[in-house]
Amino acid sequence: MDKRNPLVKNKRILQSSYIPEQLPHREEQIKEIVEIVAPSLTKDKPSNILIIGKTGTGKTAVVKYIGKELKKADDNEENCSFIYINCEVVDTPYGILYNIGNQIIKDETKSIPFTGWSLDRVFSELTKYVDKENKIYIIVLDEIDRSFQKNGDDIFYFLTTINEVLEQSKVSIIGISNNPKFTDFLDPKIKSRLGEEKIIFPPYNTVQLEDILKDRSEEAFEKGVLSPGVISYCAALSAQDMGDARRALDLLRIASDIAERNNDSIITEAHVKYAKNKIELDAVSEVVRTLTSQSKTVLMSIVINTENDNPTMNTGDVFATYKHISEILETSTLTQRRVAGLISELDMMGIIHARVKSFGRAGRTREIELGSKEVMDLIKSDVLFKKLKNYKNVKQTTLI
DNA sequence: TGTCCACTGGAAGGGAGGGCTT
DNA sequence: AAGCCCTCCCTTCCAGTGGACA
Repeated sequence: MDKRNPLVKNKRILQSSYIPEQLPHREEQIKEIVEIVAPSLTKDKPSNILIIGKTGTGKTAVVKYIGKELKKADDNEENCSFIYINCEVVDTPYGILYNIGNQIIKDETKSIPFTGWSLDRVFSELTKYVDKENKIYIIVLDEIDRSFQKNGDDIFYFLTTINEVLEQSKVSIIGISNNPKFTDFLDPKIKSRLGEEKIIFPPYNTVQLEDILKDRSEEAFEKGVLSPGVISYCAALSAQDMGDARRALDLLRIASDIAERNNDSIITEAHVKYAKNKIELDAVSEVVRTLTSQSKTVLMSIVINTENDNPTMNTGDVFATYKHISEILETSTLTQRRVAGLISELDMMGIIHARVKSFGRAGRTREIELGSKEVMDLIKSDVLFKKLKNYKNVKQTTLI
């Protein structure tokens, strides 16, 4: 675990979870948010804030940074508490309330169980505890659009109306979203409450990314280990990629790992190039690896069709193959409706390409293509499909 | 211009599995 | 032990649809 990389002083600094002392090119946004949030130090309720910006534009870092500063300015959290929830990690209404509750409730014997209670009960228990001390609670809901997608707006309704029931304390919400349009689908009442203040985080440009990388790399690396063009190269790659600073830092970190493993004393552009490929491949294999076995079987059906000279298949083709191989594998067979749903999930994950297309009289269906060759190799090597080694032959004799 | 295909996509609901409450 | 509740995964049902074809 603690094997030291001779190139790196402090690797933690390159991790996206690290909150630096300075957040370059976000001074304006910090100032805006601080102005809104500052009244909480005198127990006045700040407006709710909605923060919008693409991945890696510093939204989470800025908010966490402000939370840290707020804590410093407020002795023992006497006037306000800062609560952070990531709605992608905790994605059910119960889970969100459970997490908020247990960050507020200090007495462990009174904490909310992670399952078992009705939502109503969690609501009322939470309200009771929030109102116990006269305080401002700032609740940050990161990736708020994820929760809305899955659960609708019940939970936002609760959180934005809770102040009407509270007698002492007040709750302020900071919502963070990648998707600027997500509020369009909210109930108008909730929409206006949630978005009392709106702050936009624009993507970083190449120059700004370079500044960020320079700052961090000075702290993270030993002197002289970065070859001159490396930082601008990482910045340029990530600027193409929607100005994602997280991506840029990942590139640098992985590049340094690769250099270390090769016992190279200098990190070069070649390492970065290699890192880029590695990141992309890792992302895909992680997704494929963690699919449920049914999703894997659907994906396998798409692979088989591709290999059998049917590179653009439709839902019906996939389902036929799916049915057949799940018989061979002796697993349960899902309905076509469900398989169609799994296909559209795979599409959303970016593993396959599926677009709805109409063939006139021949009906309307999805035209499905495999995303990449890597996916094919990954899924074929899955232990689940050992039995299908000679599927091609099987198919010729028994299918249709 | 209307028909009709092969689905899509939404909704409702079931049931298993986790766990609390009485 | 029986009765709840929430979540996840799934089925069933059905209205809706883009566009080739008659």
